[in-house]
Amino acid sequence: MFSKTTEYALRAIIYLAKHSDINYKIGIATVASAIDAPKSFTAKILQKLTKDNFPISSIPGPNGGLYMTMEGKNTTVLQVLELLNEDHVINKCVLGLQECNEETPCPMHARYKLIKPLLQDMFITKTLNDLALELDHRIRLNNSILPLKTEKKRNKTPTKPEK
Amino acid sequence: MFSKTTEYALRAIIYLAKHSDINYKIGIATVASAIDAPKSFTAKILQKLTKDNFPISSIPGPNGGLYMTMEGKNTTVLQVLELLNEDHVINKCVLGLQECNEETPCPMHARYKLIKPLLQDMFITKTLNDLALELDHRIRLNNSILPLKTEKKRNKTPTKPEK
DNA sequence: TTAATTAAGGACAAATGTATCTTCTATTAT
DNA sequence: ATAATAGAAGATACATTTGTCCTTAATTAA
Repeated sequence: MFSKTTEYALRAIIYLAKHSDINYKIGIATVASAIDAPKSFTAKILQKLTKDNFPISSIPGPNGGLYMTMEGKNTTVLQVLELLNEDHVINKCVLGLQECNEETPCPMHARYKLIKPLLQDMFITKTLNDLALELDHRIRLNNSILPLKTEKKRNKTPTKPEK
Repeated sequence: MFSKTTEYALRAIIYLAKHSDINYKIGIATVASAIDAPKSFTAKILQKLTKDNFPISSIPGPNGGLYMTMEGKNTTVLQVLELLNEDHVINKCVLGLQECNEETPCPMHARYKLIKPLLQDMFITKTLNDLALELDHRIRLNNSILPLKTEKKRNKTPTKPEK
């Protein structure tokens, strides 16, 4: 349904929503490994999501890494798709017509118009945080047999040392 | 949702289901123009769909062209997607995980499993002929402002001259 | 200030997808 | 048979996607 880029982005972003916050940053290597994606490619994709008011922030240097603020966690999946320019997947006409509407529909229009709202809803109604909260030991973000690894002890910011 | 290849293929195939039969063959140039697609690319795509027991047949030479038998018209859209290796779009996990099921679902699984059957149904329940029959003057397969052009007077086989 | 660490960014490469063009071959009208 | 027509097939070119690598910049710890 989505491109590799988008798949990796969604997995990474859900992982970060679950495992990071302003006080718990995670390195790209850790994220890439956790979601079963190429490290450098993951880095490149996540770069795009740290621009402007994008859902991810990052800090370089020792104990730096990627993290998601509570504000970022309130982003919907659809907003992420829009940032990646992949929202056309759920907005476009099935047959690729630019002018496909009630007046001049394509042959699939009548059926798809019943499903499209459901598809869109799936990406609109829940925030990244909602998805993160649902993650438990059964839910996975990678293809390994092992359950989703819990966060490693690393990158804790010194401003709030709690261990 | 689908690649250009698949979009063009679906449009072309629906056009042929509507406008062609064993006694009324249509040239690639006509098909490509009718569905608003590049001629040569359309030719290449349709080539793939004339192999084996694929839904389209073709006859070269004068008065030749592409056509769809009644058998071909009974093909479902899903079957066409399978022939084009694009059925993964409606079968795959949203996040691209190979192992995404009830036991070890991805975070989107619970929601998508309600929608996926609807999406699949959309492509399974109707044959190309069903779609063709629904085509009327309002329904379009191209992006032009003009209504879908009716078939041109050409390529009529001499075995059954009815005009 | 220096060294270590980490992300950012650019250059590049491979794979795939998209598109065009030319030549070849099959069929049919004459 | 021959010429004309039209699709088949392959070569080629271009674009996008996917992926890697290396340098640069930023930050922190010492």
